Amino acid sequence: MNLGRDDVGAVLVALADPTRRHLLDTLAETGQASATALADRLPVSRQAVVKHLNVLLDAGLVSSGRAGREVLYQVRPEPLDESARWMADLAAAWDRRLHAIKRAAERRPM
Amino acid sequence: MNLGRDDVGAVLVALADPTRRHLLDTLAETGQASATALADRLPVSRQAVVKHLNVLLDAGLVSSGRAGREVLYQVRPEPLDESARWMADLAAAWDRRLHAIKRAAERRPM
DNA sequence: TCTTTGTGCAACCCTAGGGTTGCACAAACT
DNA sequence: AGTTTGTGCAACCCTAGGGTTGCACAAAGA
Repeated sequence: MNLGRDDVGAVLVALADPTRRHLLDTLAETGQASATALADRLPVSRQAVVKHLNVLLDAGLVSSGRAGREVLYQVRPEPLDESARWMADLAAAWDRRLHAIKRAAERRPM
Repeated sequence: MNLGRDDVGAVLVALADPTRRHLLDTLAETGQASATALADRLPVSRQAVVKHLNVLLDAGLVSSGRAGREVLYQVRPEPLDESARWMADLAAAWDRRLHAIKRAAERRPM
């Protein structure tokens, strides 16, 4: 069931792959699905799906739980808006920096 | 001077690499720097830095401009909070989906 | 002019990782 | 019992891409 493995880096790596994003989309719309079920809806093999799910698992973007003989996966939003915050903060920091530089340049115009 | 190449995918790929994030950090704090200058402050060769800068360029995360014989790079926040918004929206969508499913399950308890 | 110093281009090395197939095992179903 | 169906494990292929070195060329500086 592994709980939130934070770390923005892992999330970025996980989301960088298009197949993985596609996988997340279909998983989000089905709400709950096994690896084989997901493989049916994607243009890749089950094993490929499993590998991707593992990457997503330790980025905390999905959680897994057993139901009988099958393993069901589910999407987890938390690390996503944690990363969103991280990005927004970074963007803000860059903004401040750039404005500071611009002001300095205007004060001493070459 | 290439302007905003939006596309979230490119941004994610660009940010997925740790060296690239490090590069962006140092570039943000120096405000303005050439590839060689950046290479001095990183544990990699200039050519490696150049390659990374190109990736960042077509993600729109940096802009470049010539000053005499050297090319100066600069950080660009826009695509960053565009991506931040994208992530936040996605997280919100997932949230809605999960709650909808939960409600449905409570209405019809197995 | 000669010498530095920053770019650009190209070839190359090597691992990470996205993809596959095959098989063994366990849980359901008949 | 025997048969299906979903997982797990392992070996394997192959390209993308992160890293390097070497060299040619142009722009500053001496």
